[in-house]
Amino acid sequence: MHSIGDLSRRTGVKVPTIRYYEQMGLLEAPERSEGNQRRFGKPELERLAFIRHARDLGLTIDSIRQLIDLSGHPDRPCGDTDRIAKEQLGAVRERIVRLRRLEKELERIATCCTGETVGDCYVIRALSDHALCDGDH
Amino acid sequence: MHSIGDLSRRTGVKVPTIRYYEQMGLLEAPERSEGNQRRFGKPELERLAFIRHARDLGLTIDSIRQLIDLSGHPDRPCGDTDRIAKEQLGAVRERIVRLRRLEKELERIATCCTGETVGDCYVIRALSDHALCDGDH
DNA sequence: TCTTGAACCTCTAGCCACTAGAGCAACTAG
DNA sequence: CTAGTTGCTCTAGTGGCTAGAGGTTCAAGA
Repeated sequence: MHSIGDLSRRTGVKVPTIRYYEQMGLLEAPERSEGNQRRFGKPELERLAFIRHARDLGLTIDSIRQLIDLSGHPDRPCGDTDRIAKEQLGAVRERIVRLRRLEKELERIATCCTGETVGDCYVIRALSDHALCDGDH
Repeated sequence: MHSIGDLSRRTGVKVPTIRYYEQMGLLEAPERSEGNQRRFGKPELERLAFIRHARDLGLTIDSIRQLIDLSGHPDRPCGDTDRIAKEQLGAVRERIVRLRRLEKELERIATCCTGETVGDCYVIRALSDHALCDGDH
């Protein structure tokens, strides 16, 4: 049996965040000690690790809730889990594409500043005048 | 003189967002019509385009406020604007690196699912068991 | 000139995924 | 037994908007 702090240390999830996940229905309400403190077993530890991992991968609370629901029905076809993972992959790829465009833009802006004072600073000019941009964003 | 809706159409910034920027001090309180409606001139239009552009590049409201303050003092050295742009570039690059790791991870998870049912679904297993991951994240 | 409907106003509350803090109770090491 | 850490609940704040209520003003057509 782990206290909430123990669970926090083992999973790297902060204590208030664990309580938040419980509130959001990702973790079931755990047993309590006589003094009303949460006591977690191994299944809760594993589920929290699952949640942590999924959050690190960028899944929303809602997606995670869906996955948890699905994992409670091991006999169902797993097309839905696949779909959730693929959607997430698509979203991540799109974010990468957009960030790479930003990177190029910022590179140009940040390295081309040869002015001495704000008055002739390329950063300010580039931000003011979209026409100085290469790509579209 | 532009109405707020006009400004919105010209810059692609939504009407409530323009009011929000005013509230946040990025836009100065504009003139008003007799009936208390906002009336913007060309300088406001340009500043809003500046803000829009900077937001698109991922700068925070706070960074933008700093840049606006700086642009009001054209005689100062522009090291600060440079620093803000470079910091932003660094942040973007870091996000890209992290997202690429996620992409690889999700690729593996989403494409390796050969199971038929949730019970033997790789997605669920991979999320449960961090040890199945290649990299560290 | 009048009317109608779109656009505007302010104000408050909600979104996501936490995070911080107040004020109090329970546990644990010495 | 006591001191200090950890736990509890509850409320409110974060960033960058977005939505809605309830009311006012503007502009185009009749």
